[in-house]
Amino acid sequence: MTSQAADEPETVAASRRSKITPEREREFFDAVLEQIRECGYESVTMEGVAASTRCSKSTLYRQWRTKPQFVAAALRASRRVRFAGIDTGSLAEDLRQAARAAGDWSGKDTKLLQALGHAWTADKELAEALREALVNPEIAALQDMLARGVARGEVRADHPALEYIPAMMFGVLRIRPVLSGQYADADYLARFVEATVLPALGLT
Amino acid sequence: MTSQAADEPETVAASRRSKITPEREREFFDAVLEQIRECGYESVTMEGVAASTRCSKSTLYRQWRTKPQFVAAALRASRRVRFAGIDTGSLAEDLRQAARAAGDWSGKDTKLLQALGHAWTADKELAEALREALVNPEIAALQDMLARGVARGEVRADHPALEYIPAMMFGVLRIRPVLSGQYADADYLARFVEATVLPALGLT
DNA sequence: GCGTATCGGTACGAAGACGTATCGATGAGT
DNA sequence: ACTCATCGATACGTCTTCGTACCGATACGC
Repeated sequence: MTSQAADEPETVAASRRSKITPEREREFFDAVLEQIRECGYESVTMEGVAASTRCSKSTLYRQWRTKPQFVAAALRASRRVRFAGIDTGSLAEDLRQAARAAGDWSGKDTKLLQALGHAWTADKELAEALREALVNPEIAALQDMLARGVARGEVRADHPALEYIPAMMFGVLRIRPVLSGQYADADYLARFVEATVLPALGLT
Repeated sequence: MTSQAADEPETVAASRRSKITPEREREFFDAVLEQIRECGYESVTMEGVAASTRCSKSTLYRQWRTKPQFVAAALRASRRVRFAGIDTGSLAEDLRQAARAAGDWSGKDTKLLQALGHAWTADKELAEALREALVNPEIAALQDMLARGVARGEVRADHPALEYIPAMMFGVLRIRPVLSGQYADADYLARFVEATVLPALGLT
């Protein structure tokens, strides 16, 4: 989405004339994100990533200049939209399915966001990568979901709760480990949607 | 709580025969918490705290053995209950006031929680101190507030939304910076309560 | 097939932080 | 008034990490 080599035939996400295949690159990215989840951003070392992927530190530094740039690249590459494809024709049912979908990956993403800790507030590139990869796509998908409900007349367009639904959904994901020491699973999120989100929207 | 000199007359929170007054101790604690908020837990150094408080590194290490223990002590000492004292006789009004109260300190506490990042999930003592200082008291006060509302008959005791109110309130505090890049202020929280919390509780 | 650039491995330098030790000065308790 | 523990300052050792440099080997492009 950011920069595209217009006339390269195959996937060139990596760099210029690198021998690193996209699969290999994904190994690097998966490794660093996993180590961030386990040890926190600050404690992750390039040596550690190199060791766990059996590559050389030189290779990592050749491809990505610094650790923040490397992590930002890994974040961007991990972009996926979990809420995509949910469209049952009913807003309430969409939200229920979204809750279940979110519950399935909440552990990994919440842990990642938590483990990035202070780093993403200090490093502009990390912050941008984070929003681009984990935040904006989900928000957009969720808002599409809500917009469809509005279009179908299930909720009035000026319903005051509409703008807070993303904050409710993602907020509870993020706060659950703090409050009760465990990640929000699909069941918890489903009950949460049933007990608060739907009533707030007047969907009973 | 851990070890107590049973027959010391005055405030002995610090240690045995230290020359550090409680006011001086609070300077240390304020300094380290502020540096955590600004730089993140990992980047805070004992040297930095010593320099900013014009004390010696030796003093810090004499009083608190290690950096995690020092930070945990600072967290515990910062324990305050912001929701205490809110009791208007109406649950809806209590929640509105709680929202405004929370908005006033949300920046500092949210930043602190964010800046502690992965550390508090890794260090059991930090986690305990954090819950003891910032989480449990607020949760308890909020639940008291809800319990009073139930006792007054404003909400049924088995209302399904009841158990999620703390998660809603604190979740939105914690997620706002991620979603929109700014901390939740009093106005935002007030609108949030009006638009989602009260309707979810059936308080219109 | 050949040249060349990248790969993996490792050694290296610089920087910073933790935690300890030493040392003179100062202030509290008797 | 005296003693002595603690204070502030600073130097030190150790460890870790970032990021670079070098080195032979290997695999891709022509």
